[in-house]
Amino acid sequence: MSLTHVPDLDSLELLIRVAATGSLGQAAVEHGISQPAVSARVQSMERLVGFPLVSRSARGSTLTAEGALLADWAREVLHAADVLGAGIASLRHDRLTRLRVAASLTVAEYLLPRWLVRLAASHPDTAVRLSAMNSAEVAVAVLNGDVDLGFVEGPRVPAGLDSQVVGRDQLVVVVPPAHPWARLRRPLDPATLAHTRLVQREPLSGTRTALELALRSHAPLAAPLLELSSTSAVRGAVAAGAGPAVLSDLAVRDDVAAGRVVAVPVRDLDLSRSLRAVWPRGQRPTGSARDLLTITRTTELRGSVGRSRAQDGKMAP
Amino acid sequence: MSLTHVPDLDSLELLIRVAATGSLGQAAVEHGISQPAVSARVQSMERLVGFPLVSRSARGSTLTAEGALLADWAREVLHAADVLGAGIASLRHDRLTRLRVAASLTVAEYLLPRWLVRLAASHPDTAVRLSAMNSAEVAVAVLNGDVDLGFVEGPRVPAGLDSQVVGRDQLVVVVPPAHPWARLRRPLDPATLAHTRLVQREPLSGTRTALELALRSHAPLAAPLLELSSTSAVRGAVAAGAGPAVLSDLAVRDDVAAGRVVAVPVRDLDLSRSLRAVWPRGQRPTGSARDLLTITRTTELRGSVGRSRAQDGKMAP
DNA sequence: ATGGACTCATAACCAACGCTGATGTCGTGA
DNA sequence: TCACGACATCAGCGTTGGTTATGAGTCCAT
Repeated sequence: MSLTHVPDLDSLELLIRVAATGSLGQAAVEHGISQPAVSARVQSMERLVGFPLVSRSARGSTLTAEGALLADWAREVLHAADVLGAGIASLRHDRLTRLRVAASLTVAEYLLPRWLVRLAASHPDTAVRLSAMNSAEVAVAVLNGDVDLGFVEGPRVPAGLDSQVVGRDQLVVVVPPAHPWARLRRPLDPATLAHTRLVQREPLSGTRTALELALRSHAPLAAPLLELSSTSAVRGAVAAGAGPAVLSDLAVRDDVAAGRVVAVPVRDLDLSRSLRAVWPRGQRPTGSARDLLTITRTTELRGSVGRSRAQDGKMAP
Repeated sequence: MSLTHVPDLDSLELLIRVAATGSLGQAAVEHGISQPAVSARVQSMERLVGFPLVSRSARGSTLTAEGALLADWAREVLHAADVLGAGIASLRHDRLTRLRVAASLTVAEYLLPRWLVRLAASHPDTAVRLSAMNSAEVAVAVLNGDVDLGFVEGPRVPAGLDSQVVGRDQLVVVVPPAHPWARLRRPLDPATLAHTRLVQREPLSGTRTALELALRSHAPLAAPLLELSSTSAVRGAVAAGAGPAVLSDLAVRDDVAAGRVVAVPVRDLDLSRSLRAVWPRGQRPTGSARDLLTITRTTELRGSVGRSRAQDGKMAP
């Protein structure tokens, strides 16, 4: 493979323009540069390939026999380059209009929908593909480039990612209206909570691990009363009187308001979690990912909103 | 067609090397540049196309999905560029080993043969194609690019050409040994020559026009005694006793030495002509044309040797 | 845990290239 | 013979892409 002695794409195109117009000056105009620039470029091409390409005269310029031959080969190169250019344009377009998002369950279920509605309103031709998965899987998907933007919950930002806090979630203890805790006059004791059998999600769910983390000083926790595979199932079980559960505030807000379940305050226990948008370290979101990020910032949030290091550092706004 | 957003050939090759080696640093070594240069080039490509191409990690770099796609298209472009490169190399090779020469008859007959022998000795694989034609035709052939080097005779350099004097020819008056002029005690008078019927070449031959130019103050010249189509025919006619002729010194030197004809001095008449190698203005001969030119300089010449403006100016030696 | 080896990114500097705008040279055609 | 058109040259300048030196983060082995 010897790419030495091969002029660059721009010069090849220029040569073909010279062939087509029969004039260096004309070619210069079409190419948007000055006539001396074309003259110099053609000369440097001739120096590069080692033989004259253009036959100049006072009445214009024509390609030499060798120049014409070279131009034929150059047309092939430029054609391939056009295909490449079209491919690049298409990828860029995709990136602008197609948005792949991975989100942890809580975010996917309770926050993303309204953001996506706003995104659809402001950017109607954006095609969104949303995948719900747990936070660790989200991090992997983002790092792999499988998605353009991820949303995770939890106190820590997964390694290799930059992030921005887009909300704060509060775990709340909910009980059936008939449950004794529904009538407590003082906040619940954390130890009591730890030693009570609860309706739970599966072991590795974000909600459950967050609870276990918050109660780690009271370990071991009581075994689950029930173990269900979705948040709604847990909500339903509590409402049906199965027993207490710890769920995201976002998930039970409606149930609490409707009186189907009762929220029980707990003292001395931080059950809040950051919800973060994440993207590969150093690669600021662009296109519709950026649009979505903007929407998460401008949508009214419950709880405090902070900014991660990625936003505090030297990166441009 | 939009070549904007299309990286240059060198960068495309670099990207493919990154894909192959899985490391920016490795690719840098293969490419013969430094690692930071690769890092910067990849970044600028990403800025150009508008999306990330390479996924960097502490354990190396791999192409993103988009990068891999782009690399596939790039391979097509580079393949076409390789074809182009091979074509250029082939044309350059031709130019180095194939030498097309056009020469005026005098040069072709009396000087070029020994130069070509020397050229063949020093560059055995050079294929020479020699065309004999008159000086005006030589100039056209050189300007058209039909030949790599031309040789003309006459006092003036044809327009649009650079030249170098490679010899000097002297026209001499020759007569049969039995002719009265063979025994003159004083140089011949130009007027006498002008008014004597001579054995001549055809009207537009270089030798005849040179003679007519030199004798223009004595016009009109006497009509030809005989009009023959080749120098050798004229030589033969003179030797056979037909009458006087004016021929190139180079052509009759052997005949004079052998006593077949007698050279007659002429007073007050400059019958010398420059013999010049010519090439398109500004395009110094390269390859075997250059080799031949060198040989014409280093071969012992009869008469004085000068250099034209092309050699006196700022052009490199 | 700690140091070394490896990755890539950044900084500071420098040379070369390519463009511009003005001017020069040459051939052509009225 | 003159004026126009096409190309070449020149000087100046900004951008680009290169270099070396250095920093920061990750992985691995001791």
